[in-house]
Amino acid sequence: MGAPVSELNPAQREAVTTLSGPLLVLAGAGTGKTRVITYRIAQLVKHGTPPHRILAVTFTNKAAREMRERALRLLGKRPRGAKPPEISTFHSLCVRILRRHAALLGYPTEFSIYDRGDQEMLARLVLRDIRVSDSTLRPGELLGFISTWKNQNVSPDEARQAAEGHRAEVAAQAYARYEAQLRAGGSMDFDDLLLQTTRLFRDHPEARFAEASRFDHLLIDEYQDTNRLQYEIVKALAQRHRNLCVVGDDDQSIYGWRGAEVEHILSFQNDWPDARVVRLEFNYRSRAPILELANKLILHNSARHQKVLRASREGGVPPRILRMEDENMEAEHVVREIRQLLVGDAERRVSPSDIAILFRTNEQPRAFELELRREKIPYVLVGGLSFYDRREIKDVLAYLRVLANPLDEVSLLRVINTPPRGIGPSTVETLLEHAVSQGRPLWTVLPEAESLSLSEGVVSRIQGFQKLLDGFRAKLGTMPIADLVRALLDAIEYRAELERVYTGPGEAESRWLAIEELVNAAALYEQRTDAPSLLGFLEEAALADRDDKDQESGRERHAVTLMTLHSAKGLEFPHVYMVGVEEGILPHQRSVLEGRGVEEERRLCYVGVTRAQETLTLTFTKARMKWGKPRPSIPSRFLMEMRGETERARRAAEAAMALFGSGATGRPRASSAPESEASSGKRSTKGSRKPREATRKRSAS
DNA sequence: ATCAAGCTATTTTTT
DNA sequence: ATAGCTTGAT
Repeated sequence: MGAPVSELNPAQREAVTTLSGPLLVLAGAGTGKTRVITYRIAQLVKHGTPPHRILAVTFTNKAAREMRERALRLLGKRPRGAKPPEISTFHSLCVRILRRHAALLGYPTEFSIYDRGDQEMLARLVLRDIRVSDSTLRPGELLGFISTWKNQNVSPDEARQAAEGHRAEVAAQAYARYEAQLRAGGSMDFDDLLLQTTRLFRDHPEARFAEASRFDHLLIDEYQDTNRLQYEIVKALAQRHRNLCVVGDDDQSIYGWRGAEVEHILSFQNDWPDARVVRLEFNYRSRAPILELANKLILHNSARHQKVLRASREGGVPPRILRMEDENMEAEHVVREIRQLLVGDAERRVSPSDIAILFRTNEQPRAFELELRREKIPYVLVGGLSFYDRREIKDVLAYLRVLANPLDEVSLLRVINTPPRGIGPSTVETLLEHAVSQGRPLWTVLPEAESLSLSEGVVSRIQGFQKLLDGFRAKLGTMPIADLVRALLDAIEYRAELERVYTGPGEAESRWLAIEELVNAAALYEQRTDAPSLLGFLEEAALADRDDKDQESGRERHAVTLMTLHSAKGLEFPHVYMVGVEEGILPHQRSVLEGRGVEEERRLCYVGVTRAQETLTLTFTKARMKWGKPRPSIPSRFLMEMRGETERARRAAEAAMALFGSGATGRPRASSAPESEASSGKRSTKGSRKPREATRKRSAS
């Protein structure tokens, strides 16, 4: 056992052997960050820290999994019964903390976790309740407001007071109801997991103490992406022992829109004045010419820790920048090149898994998927519709969640008439009204259906539904989850329902297969978990990575990877294609219009470039379809910045402003006037606007 | 209750 | 271009 520290370079060694006190590791891209963390864990153990007293926190499950594997490999066999180091994401860490102290916060221990889809459903419900039309505030936008508020620890009341403008006011009002609903349903959304943890720590020192006492060492990966709540949690947990090691790269902070604040890593030394700072600047990943590009690019950002990545791998070919006619040609060309790489000559043959296509928005991969399929090249699209997003899976999970937590109203509403059992929308409406007027959860008013003016048949169906759930709830814990799910599916005749609804060839079959996969997942979960519970399984399902399933089935191993720049963080590939490097896409139009978003976009570009080990190809098009119409595109300013053409970069930015700034700003809300004339005609804004203003004035006076 | 046709708004990134 | 939703007909 033990980590061969001699394999490390001096900076890495310092980071690994500074075992106590606060430590900031500024780890540039490809400098062996994961290695440092895992070696450090091994080193701590070697010097007597019991593994289970070490907590390492990552941002994704994937990172956690990888780190766990690597750490365990380094640690070697551990004595029977000894617990491994705890390596988990912020979110699952918080779930565990909250389950232990839920009562203190007034939540049931079995609180449900709402994922993005559930949140959206709840948002829709709430907006309907306060009778706001979708056009004022769409569910997604409301969730944006709410998430921001939660991340700032702003209560609905405070939000309402601070709200400026109609939309914000409506959002604040909706926020209050959203919170009330969540709370009444004994449920938390993703933000709550963090928020409630900070509240717990703030209001219940004994709980904070208990949690902080579980560990003697705390390591945080990707520290540049911590938001305010995560930051609070880290502080609370590290306060006692002060053995806090944070690792990150301010140049790779790309989650500002989600509340991440680079300031945390930039000002780490203010919080921990005695912190040691170690810089890792030796890049082991990319060939020199690739790194050169990356360095040149990131120099254009202002607020950052000064550092320059130095290549340890000389040689290699300079990255290429290719111009394509349109997005179809772009896809065609890239895929053709990939084909060549795959065929290659015997000794330099490339495996599909060595290749990645990276893009900014989720709409971009379409053309590439088409082309890859045509060429019969295996690929995985990371982050697309996840297994757990599938309708049939959500249905089943909703049933399970209602079983675990009858208060979970979103899930209850989802299953109450799924499959159709004659409890239609109007019935549900009546029930809901009754529940709301009584101020009680929907589930508890079901037995009173009789007292409402509902037909006899409806009442008995409601009772039947309730009995069904009660029956299964009684069975909880008495049989394996997998069996329970099977029995439940039988009871509701779900397979027949699938066959009724999905008539396409093989569609019902494939959906049923997905369900079987879920049952398998349940069985698997029970096998590998010490004390399996329905809650635990649901938790996994809610927090699971989107690509978990691919990983497990090994589909990923021999496939080209397609993913967004965001999900590429932390990964590396011998051959990288970054596509659609254009104004409006890579500095995304929206972040440009918002003004201060460009630096983050640049970091995003930087992340993409630094994924590449051997070759990097950047592409842009001359024109691209938008809203069904072709639109000329402007090559991204980042391309010019990378080549040192600062002046041309500035001109590209200006051209982009001219193109997007005027066209896309105002949203024609109440314009009932025929849009076609104004937009399809020439640009003479004055000409077309004047008459309209004139009419308006006339009608006003 | 169900389905087709037609209308609409949508284009950032996700634990 | 297209998904998702409302509308109107069975």
